[in-house]
Amino acid sequence: MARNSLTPQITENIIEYAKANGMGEGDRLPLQMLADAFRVSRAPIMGALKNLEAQGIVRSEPNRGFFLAVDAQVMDASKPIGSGDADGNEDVYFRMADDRLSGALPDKVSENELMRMYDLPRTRLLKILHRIADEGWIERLPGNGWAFTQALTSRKSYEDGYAFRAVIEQQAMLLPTFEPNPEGFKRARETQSNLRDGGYEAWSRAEIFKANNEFHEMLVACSQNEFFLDAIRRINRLRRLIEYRITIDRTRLPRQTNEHLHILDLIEDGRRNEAAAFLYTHILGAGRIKTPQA
Amino acid sequence: MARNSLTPQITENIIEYAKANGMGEGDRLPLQMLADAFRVSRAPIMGALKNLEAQGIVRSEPNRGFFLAVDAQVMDASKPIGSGDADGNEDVYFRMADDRLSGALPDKVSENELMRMYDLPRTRLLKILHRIADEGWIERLPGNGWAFTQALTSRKSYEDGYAFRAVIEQQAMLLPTFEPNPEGFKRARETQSNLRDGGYEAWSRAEIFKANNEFHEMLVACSQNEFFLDAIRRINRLRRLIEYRITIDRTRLPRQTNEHLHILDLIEDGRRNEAAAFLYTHILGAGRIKTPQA
DNA sequence: TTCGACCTTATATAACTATAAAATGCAATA
DNA sequence: TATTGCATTTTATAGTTATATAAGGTCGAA
Repeated sequence: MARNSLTPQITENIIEYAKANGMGEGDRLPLQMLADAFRVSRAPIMGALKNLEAQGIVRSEPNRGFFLAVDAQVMDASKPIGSGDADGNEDVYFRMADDRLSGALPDKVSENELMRMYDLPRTRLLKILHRIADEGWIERLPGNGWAFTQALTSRKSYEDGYAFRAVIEQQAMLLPTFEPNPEGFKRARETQSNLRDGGYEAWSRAEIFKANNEFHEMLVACSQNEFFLDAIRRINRLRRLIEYRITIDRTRLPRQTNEHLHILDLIEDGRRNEAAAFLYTHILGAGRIKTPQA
Repeated sequence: MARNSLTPQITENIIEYAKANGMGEGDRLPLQMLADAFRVSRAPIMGALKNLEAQGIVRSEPNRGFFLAVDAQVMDASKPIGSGDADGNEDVYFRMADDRLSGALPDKVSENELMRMYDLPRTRLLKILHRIADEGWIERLPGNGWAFTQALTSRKSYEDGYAFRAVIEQQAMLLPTFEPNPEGFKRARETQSNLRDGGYEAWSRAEIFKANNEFHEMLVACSQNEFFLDAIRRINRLRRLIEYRITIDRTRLPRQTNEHLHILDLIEDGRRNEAAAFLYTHILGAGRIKTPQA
């Protein structure tokens, strides 16, 4: 009857925050600071900290506040209790994507049909549908019902998407406002190196995909232009759904990783034009070889 | 308690449809054909036709259906009865945009505050907020409330937007899938010529803006790539809000119109590269000279 | 002076309902 | 045989409410 609590998400966020800032045992965790960082009030922070205290990750002193009970690095990376799904809708969302890609969902559906199919109350269903509409693979019909677009299922959309990405990323790099971000570059180098040194087999498909996306979004972010970044984020959200279903070709990863590192090298050498051109063919190359279903 | 009827919109659509297809007095208007064209069932079509019959635009014969009672060209272009606003929310949406741009709305607001301010039930407000969020100038905060972004109000966003448009449109034209659409070109030529021959003073700001947007979207549509077109549509929706507030400089229109026609000429001469380069500077030029508030 | 503890107020959500409107099957007609 | 006209079924919306949760002020401890 009431909304989903923020507490579980905040709990995770605090752990992330502590890690990202390299905090150690005994470091202080002021409520207001965390509240500002996550753009919420002190109330949900309080709840999360009490949670963490119960897990032994944090300890509190009366009237003095909360302190880390362990070094941030030590903390369990695997998500705590009921998490990974701030919303509770993520699984249905993925099921719908799967059903759509496998052809189980017709081009046109009514809300009530979907409610029955996925056993959801209307409110939740609508939330998901709006998200999907925002991603562009479904649209509201003028009267009743929703129609799936071809964005996910057609070969042409897939190729158009790569053409779009190639252009956006290349051009973002050529913008006069482009400014390499040393911190971002450093982290990207680390990730790509880790991937090269053993990650190929060990990492999960999702992890590899995520690393790849973060690399490209980091590059575009350097353009300092929100519109370019937004466009890339948008298309990457779509890509995720499709690429998950493609058997990953791990033999291509070494080359991809080397190309990523090469791009960073070129930029740091001040050879931006070369980097942009290389990035362009890098993306188109990735799109040309993989083969999506249907 | 029930939804807004489709009938008014369909009524307009039928008029548009008849005009666009050059229909004349006595031409038949089959229900199913119109229903398919507008992606609705026959029910709202029926309602709309009865409406038009009452207005004398259409006549019916029992068991035979509906026929145009006048030539399509003759029909009144000014919107009929209660129209122009399919949703009923358009005016509030614009009021919010104005209030935001004029600084009357703070960076952070709660839904309840907005409900009181604009005297709306929650459902309607949410619809508008989601639309705005989709356009990117507001975002949901994790706890309560919504935060406006800088997308509308900052000078930098404005310039970034022009840079983005220039890149997207230029590159769309250079895509291998780009294929001029003769019909679209013809209509664009007509509109631009009309604008040149007297439209400068006569047309309303909204009409001029619309003609301009349609020109650019038509060009990008020729790329046959949904992602490019989508990106342009997205940013144009935003642009509309800002440019409406800028006093239009009508002395610049002749040059703009000539440049538009010049672009069409270049493409039809097969000089696509030149056209793309020219388009690029055309857009950046437009962005550089106008001065938004704030 | 900073920050947590406590407390009150404000907020948004999820489920429910009544009802207008859209969808659609089918018989009648041209 | 296609298309309307009508009747029936299905659908989505605007509004309402109860309730968990977030927001944020004040006071006192450190």
